[in-house]
Amino acid sequence: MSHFDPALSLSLARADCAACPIRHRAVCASCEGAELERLASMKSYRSWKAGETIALEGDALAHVGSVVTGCATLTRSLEDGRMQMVGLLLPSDFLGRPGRAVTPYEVVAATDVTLCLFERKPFERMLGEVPNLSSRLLEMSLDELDAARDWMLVLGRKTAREKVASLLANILHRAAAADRPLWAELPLTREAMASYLGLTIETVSRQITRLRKDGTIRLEGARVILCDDLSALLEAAGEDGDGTSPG
Amino acid sequence: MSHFDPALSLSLARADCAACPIRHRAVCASCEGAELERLASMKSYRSWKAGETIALEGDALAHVGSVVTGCATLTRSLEDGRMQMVGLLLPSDFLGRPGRAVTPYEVVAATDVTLCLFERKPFERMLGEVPNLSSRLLEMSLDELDAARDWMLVLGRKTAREKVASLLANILHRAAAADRPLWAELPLTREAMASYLGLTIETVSRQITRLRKDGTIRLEGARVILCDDLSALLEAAGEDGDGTSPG
DNA sequence: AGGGCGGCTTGACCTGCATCAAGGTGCGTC
DNA sequence: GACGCACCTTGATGCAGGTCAAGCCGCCCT
Repeated sequence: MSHFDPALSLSLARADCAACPIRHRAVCASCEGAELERLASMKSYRSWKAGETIALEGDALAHVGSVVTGCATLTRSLEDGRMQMVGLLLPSDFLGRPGRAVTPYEVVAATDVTLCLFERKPFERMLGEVPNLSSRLLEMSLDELDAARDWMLVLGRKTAREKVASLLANILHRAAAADRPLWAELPLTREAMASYLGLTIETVSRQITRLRKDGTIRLEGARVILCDDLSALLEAAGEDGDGTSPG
Repeated sequence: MSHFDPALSLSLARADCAACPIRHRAVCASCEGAELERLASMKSYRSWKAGETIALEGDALAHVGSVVTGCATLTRSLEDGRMQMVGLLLPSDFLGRPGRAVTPYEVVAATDVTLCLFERKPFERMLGEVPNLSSRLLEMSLDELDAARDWMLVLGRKTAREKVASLLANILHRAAAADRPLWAELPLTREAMASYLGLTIETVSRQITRLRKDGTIRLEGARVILCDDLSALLEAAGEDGDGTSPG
């Protein structure tokens, strides 16, 4: 499993920000002392209920920030209403675009969600003054870019079964850490999963049923999944489940 | 057409680097005087023939740089051989990952290609010393991220016809600037197009034929496309071709 | 308890694209 | 000129996943 990397679009949650109570990586990890305090004094928190829209495509963006609790989604859409989720934000993921005035995605709270926000303008000013901050954000952006490109492989080349298995494996990977058996409460509705996977809700439902009947996963209600054998799930996802990386 | 943005993965070619003979945006636009000279002294050039591999997935990366002439592709693949192109590099696009030791993609020359390269280590050192440089790279990474996410919408939700039309529109957009009628020589084989679009080579061929029979595009040989009516092509691509953006 | 509703599942059918197969075109080479 | 080869096109067929439709489950509300 060495080269299996969570492909969710914003899988930035590394455990390298222990000092910060809100795990605000972008900020915490790059500042010290007075700078950290100055940034901390700029923070504010805001919450949304599940289903609420945080920003529409094209909205002006006055803030940047990161997810403290909950789950939010980034979605792009075509004129005729077809939608594609392009990012999934989990706690510690960064949201916003230093240097950009508008968001090109719709941002929606998938569950109840709390964000830690900074006003964009002063944050951008700090970007120029604190060298570590922008290189930190650069690193995060490269992570996001890798994840987005991994997801392009999923969208372009995997079957419905593999897509669903990939998503479930990712969610388990991020949510479950080291529990045996692995389990997670799905933060997404079937509709949101379909939107992420480039499928329809019916196909997602059928593939989950099939994985359950196969014994690859178990369900408790519709929103809790358990997995006794991650390598079987990874194999269903089209990854090698055994830890060997071919050349 | 106001919100139609080229969705090719690395569409960073803005005309804001006029001063630099090689249009090396990431560097030119962020440095002045002595710094520019210092960076310039680190440059080297290297060329590859069409079809040659520039780097394999997992290769160590000793350089970063950008495309001077030609066209290169970034590809990810599954164990069973399925491949997905995740980025297309055209002149002025940046290649490489400051702070990263390996490339997660296979990089291949689609046409003969010349890169302008910097050794990664000294480049990274400069990143810390020249504040504008990392914020510049951050901006470029955010552009790439937007483009990758736009492409996720194409991969996940568009039909084969729309995918092909989207790709052709993008290539015309980048190659043709203001010519009427728009025309471009395709830098990609049908196979590479299929790889980018998540389709098979046969489907790409059929859809190009169909667009030609429709009168949406014209061909000269297999590799030169002409388009008299861009809005018709955009409509075939599932974009609105008339310049109005619905709320 | 009953009704309404959002979210999920299942079934029947259809279609768009993949697959398999054959043949065409242009170009370099002997 | 004709052979070989890479690239492209076209046709026939099959199937994965989309579409349409019906119904179930859990939950809130009164």
